[in-house]
Amino acid sequence: MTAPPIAPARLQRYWLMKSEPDECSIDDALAAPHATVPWTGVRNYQARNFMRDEMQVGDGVLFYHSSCSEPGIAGIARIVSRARADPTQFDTASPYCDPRSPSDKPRWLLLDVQAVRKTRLIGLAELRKHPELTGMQVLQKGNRLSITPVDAAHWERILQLSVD
DNA sequence: GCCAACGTTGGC
DNA sequence: GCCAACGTTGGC
Repeated sequence: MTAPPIAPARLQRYWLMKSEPDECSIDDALAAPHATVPWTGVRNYQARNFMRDEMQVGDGVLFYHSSCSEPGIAGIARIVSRARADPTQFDTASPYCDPRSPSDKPRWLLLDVQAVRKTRLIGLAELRKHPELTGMQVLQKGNRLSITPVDAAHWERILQLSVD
């Protein structure tokens, strides 16, 4: 008797997500209920499409601090929900309000991100010192995307670096 | 605060 | 669809 076919599990994927620590640092995320924060404020279609089409519960996240004195990877997190409408797009008091987003067809999405642990700060200069990481999107010139896919090899290497 | 790089907008 | 103007990002 052969075992019934089992749908192959989707490969876990990995992402780098930028957050301004003034708005939500890794410490803020760890201090939130269930260490989970709704990833509000993404207003770029490519990043939105990653959330909508590619990111799944269980995916790994490099929590990156941007636009701050020490930009770099600050923690590890995971995706804990599918994408849904970002309510801040309809909040006229929010800096993320988008009056052109139709309420019956929300333009902007978010998903929930659960902080797993803080790491030592792995800064940009350090990341660039490792030739095996030079392909990372966050290290490319002119990179601005707030969510970028991360290769499994890069993920593993950064986990190693984080405990050095 | 500077400025390079990039995304978006909107006239044509 | 082109592309100039403008706004934003984000490291430095």
